[in-house]
Amino acid sequence: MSDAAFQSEFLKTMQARGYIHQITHPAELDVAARTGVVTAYIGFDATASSLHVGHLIQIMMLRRLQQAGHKPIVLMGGGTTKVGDPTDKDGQRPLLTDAQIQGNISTIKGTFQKFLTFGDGPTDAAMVNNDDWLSKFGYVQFLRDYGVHFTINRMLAFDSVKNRLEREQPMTFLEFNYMLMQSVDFLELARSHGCVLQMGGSDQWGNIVNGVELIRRVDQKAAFGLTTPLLSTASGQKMGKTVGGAVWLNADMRSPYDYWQFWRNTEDADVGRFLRLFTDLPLDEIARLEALPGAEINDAKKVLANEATRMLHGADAASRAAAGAQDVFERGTLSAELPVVEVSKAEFPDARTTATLVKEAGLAASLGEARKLIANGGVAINDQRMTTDDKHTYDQLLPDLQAFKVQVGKKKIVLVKPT
RNA sequence: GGGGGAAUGUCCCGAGUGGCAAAGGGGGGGGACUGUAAAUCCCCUGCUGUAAUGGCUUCGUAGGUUCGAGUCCUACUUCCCCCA
Repeated sequence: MSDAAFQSEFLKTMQARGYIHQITHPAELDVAARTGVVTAYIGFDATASSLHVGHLIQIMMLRRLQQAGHKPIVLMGGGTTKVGDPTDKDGQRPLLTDAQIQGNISTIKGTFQKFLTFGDGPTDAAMVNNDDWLSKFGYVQFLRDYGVHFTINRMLAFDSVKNRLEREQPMTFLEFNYMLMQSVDFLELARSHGCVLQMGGSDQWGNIVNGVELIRRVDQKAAFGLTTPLLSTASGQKMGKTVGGAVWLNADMRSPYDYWQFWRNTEDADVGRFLRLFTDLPLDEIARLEALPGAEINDAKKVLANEATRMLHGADAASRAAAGAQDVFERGTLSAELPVVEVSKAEFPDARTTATLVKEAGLAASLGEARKLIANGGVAINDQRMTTDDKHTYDQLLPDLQAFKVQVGKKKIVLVKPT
C-alpha cells in the first residue's frame, strides 16, 4: 500500500493520520474523492448496548470523511446481528433476540451524534438499518438474486472461513452467510444512496472486497473498500482492554472520569499515533507533543485525554474529569468524580472490615480475593495501607463525605458510603 | 449407517490414566522500580474462612466400581476426523 501521493484531501488526511491499511482501488478512489462527494459507509453490529473504543477508529474515519466534504452513512446491523459475524471467532456466539438487538441499537445510536453531523444536506450523515432490507428477502429469492454471484470455492479461501476450518472449529451455515449479507448491504446502499465506499477494520477486508466485487459485477459500477490497521498498543496488547474490562463509549457504562483515565494511561510509544487517530489536533501540534522528552510526555497524554473525552462527553465532562484526576493523583485529595457506592448499615451495625469494604466497593469479586489483596499490600482505607483485615467503625468515616475511601492498587478508588 | 478421536480449574491454551484443589503457559490482579508509561523483578489467581495438615464445590451430563475417580466401567450429549 505504498500509494504515497494521494491528491484528494480525504485520502491525504487518512494517510497522514494513520487510518489506512489497505485500499481496493487507491488511484480511482483518489480521483473520485477529489472530483466529487464520496458517500461511504461503515457497518456496526448491535452485539452490546454500547460501542467501545475498538469502534472509535471507525467512527473517527466517518468524521474525517465528513470533515473532508463527503457523506458518511452509519449502518446499524440490525439484520446482520441476527446472524453474527464469524470473523475472528472460534465458534458461534449465542444468538441475540430481536428485542435485545433493538435495545442495543437504541442505546448505541447517540454515540454517533457526538462525532457526526446528521441531516438532509448533501454531506450530512445518515443512519440506516440493514434489517430494513435484509429481513424482507425470501429465502429462494435471496439465493437466486445473490447466491449465484458467490462461489463456495472462493468463500472458503477467505480468512474468516479458512481459519475456522484450519482450527477444526465448526462453522454453521448461518454464519457462513454473513459474508453474503454484508455484500448485499453494500450493493443496497450503492443503489439507494449512491454509496461507493465501504470502510472497516482490517479483519473486514474479505467481507468488504466481496461487496466491492458484487457491485462491480452486478451493476458495473465503481465501488471501493478501505480498511484500517488492527489497533494494538505499542507493547502488543489489544487496544481497549483495561482494568475495568471493555472501554465503553456510553457514559452510563463507563464514566467520563474513567474514560479520561483510559487515555491518560496510554503508553508513551502510542501517544502520537493516538493523537492523530483520535483527536482533531493539527498534525504539527501533535508532532510537537509526541516529541516531548521523558516525563514531559505526560503532558501529551493529558492533552490526548482532554481532547478524546471532550469529543465524546463534551467540554464540561472533560474538564471535570481532568480536575478530578488532578485532585486524586497530583494532590492526593478526594474528588467528586470518584465513584460512590452506597451500602446499608443494617447488615453490619457497628463496623465493617477492610475486606468487606473492598468487596462492596466492587474492587474484589469475593472476600477471599479481597483478603489476598490486603495480604499483598494492595489495599488502603482512608489513605492508610491495610496489612490486616481490620475493622472500621462508622466514626472513622471521612467527615466531609461520610464515606470510606477504599483504594485498591494505585488507580482504583471508590467511596463507600454507609447509609 | 460403520470406525476412530476429543471435551480439564466456567477468560483462553494445555499437562494429567487411582491419592488432585489438580503441572505449565497466556491473560488478569497486587507489590517493587518509575512519570497515573513501557521493560524488568517478586507475589497472587475455585469459594469460604478463627490464613487450620479445616469445610465446601470443581475436570461435558447421569449413573456405577472403589476406602478413595479428572483418571476405571455403563449410558447419554456435543464436536472433530475417516469410511459408506
